[in-house]
Parts: sequence; C-alpha cells; structure tokens
Amino acid sequence: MIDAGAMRKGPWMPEEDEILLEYVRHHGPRDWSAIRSKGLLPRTGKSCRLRWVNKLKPDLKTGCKFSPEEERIVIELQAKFGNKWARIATYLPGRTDNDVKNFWSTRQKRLARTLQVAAPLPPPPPPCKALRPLIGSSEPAAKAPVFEDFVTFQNPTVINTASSDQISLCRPNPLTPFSQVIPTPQLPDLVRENLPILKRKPSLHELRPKTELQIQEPPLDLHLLPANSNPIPFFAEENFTGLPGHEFRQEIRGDEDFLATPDGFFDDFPVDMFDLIEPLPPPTSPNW
DNA sequence: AAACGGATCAACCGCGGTCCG
DNA sequence: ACGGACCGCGGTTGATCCGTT
Repeated sequence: MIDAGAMRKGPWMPEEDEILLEYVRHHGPRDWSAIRSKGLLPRTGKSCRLRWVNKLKPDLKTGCKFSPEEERIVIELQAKFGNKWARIATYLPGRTDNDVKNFWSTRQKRLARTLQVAAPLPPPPPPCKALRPLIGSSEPAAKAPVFEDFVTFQNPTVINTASSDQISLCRPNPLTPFSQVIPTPQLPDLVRENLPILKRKPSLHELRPKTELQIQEPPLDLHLLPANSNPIPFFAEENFTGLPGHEFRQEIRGDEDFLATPDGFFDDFPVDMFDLIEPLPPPTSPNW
C-alpha cells in the first residue's frame, strides 16, 4: 500500500488510481474522506473525489475534443445558466464540469486574443448611435449615418434573453456555434435601445479580405427573444434601406471603404470573430 | 532542430452549502 | 442554535503538448 502518512499532492500514480477505483467499487463514490482516514491513500477526500469525477468515472469522454454540437450546447447553456459548469455538464454525457470549464476558458482566451488583434481602436463613438435610425425609426433611411461599426451576424440571428441579467446572441447553426453573454442589468430594454449586434471592425491591416466581396443576400434577420415569448422581429431587412443595396459601407479612421458579404467577408476571419460582440456600454442619455 | 507561444488538461485552492453531533 | 466536518463548485495555476516560426 502507498504510504498514507504524508499527504500527497500533484499528479496521480496508476497505483493510486487503482486503489481509488477499488474503493469506489466497494463503497461507491462517496465518503471520500474515509479513503484517507482508513489509510488507503495519502490524499484528501477532495482530491480523491476530483480524481474520480474527472478521470476515473466510467464513460468519460477523455481526450476527445468537444464536438460542434457539444460546443453549441455549452454556449447556449452558458448563456442560460452562467458559469454553472456542473449544471451544464449534466447536459453533456461524458463531460465533467472541469471539461466544460476548460473548454469555456480556452474559448474566452481565444476570444480575448482575437479582440486584441482586431483592436486596438480608439474609444468607440456614442454606442450604436449609427444604428439607431435603423431600428423602428421614422427617420428617413437616406439619413442613416455611415456605419462606424459593422454587423457581424449572418441570418438568422437570435438574441436570447435567458435570464434577467444577461442575454446571449446565438446563431442557431450547430456547425458554427457562437454566442456572447452580455451581462447587464438593463436588459432587455437596453438591447432594444442599444442593439448589441455591432462589433468593432478589426483593423484592416490585420484582417484584410483577399478580395473585394459582394453582398449576396440580405444581411440580417434579427429577432429578440424575451425569456418567455415568441420571437419579436425588431431589426428587419427592410430597415437596412439606408445602405445602398445590401452593401455595408463603412469608413473607419483612414481605412478605405470596405465592402463585405456576411458570408464571404467573415470567411476571411478567424471563426471566433463571430464570438466577439462589444460589451454594451453604460446606457447614455439618447439625444437622438 | 530549436525556440517560442498558444492550447489543453489536470489538479489545487478557497468558498459556500449541507449535514450531523 | 451552534460549530465542525465534509462535499461540491467555480476560479486559478502549472505542466505538458503541439503547432509555428
């Protein structure tokens, strides 16, 4: 038997795993601290439980990456439950809370890095102001200002207000899952007021499309989904009439005009670009 | 081939909740 | 009612892997 005198930490040895497995076979996955008190292993009960849950439990999908479907589920559930990894993991057979947590953290890091590449831009202008006339406004479309930002979502895009203090943006295509939780106590009203469908344009010298691209289809069909109601279309295609055709034309601080399609344009970006949504700024008193 | 940096994974820590004496 | 032990969870860290330069 392994010396149970001094408490051991760090990586588990195969012999330790065997002892732990043997214990669980006989006693079930409980009374973890008994493993130490009985002198079976020089490990804390916590450590034993963790080892069992994360590595030794049967039917774990160890060493296999999250499938697109699993990613989609995590993203949706994270938007719904927040960082409740254990709860989310219950929806994913063979995955542990640690798996989900690691997956999410990796994703967030990638996100942050992509943001850094795409940034840094000067402080944003009054947020989403440019879009305001496009949202149920009677302002003549022709006066719609030039975009400072650009719409990132391919249609259909859904805003899902899963709880009172956060929303998620989801593209319901399991193969290209993405969403971004936008914590804010002001939702969903704030969503309506400051539509968070914009994200900062990556600096062109970093992410320049190989060729000029043409819009191939209406860019957006966005719906707001309050927690318990049917979708409410609130940003319909016809609201884009302020833009010539279906083009997005934007001018950003010295960059040349830029034409893009929702598909082709984004194909030139890292997949995670779709995950990036500018956090909503604090609501400003609208003077428009 | 070596160095480097990002991604992934495993494990620990701290905290809060629950149970039990 | 209270306090200690235990458990479970989320956050964090460190080691290793792996791809790129």
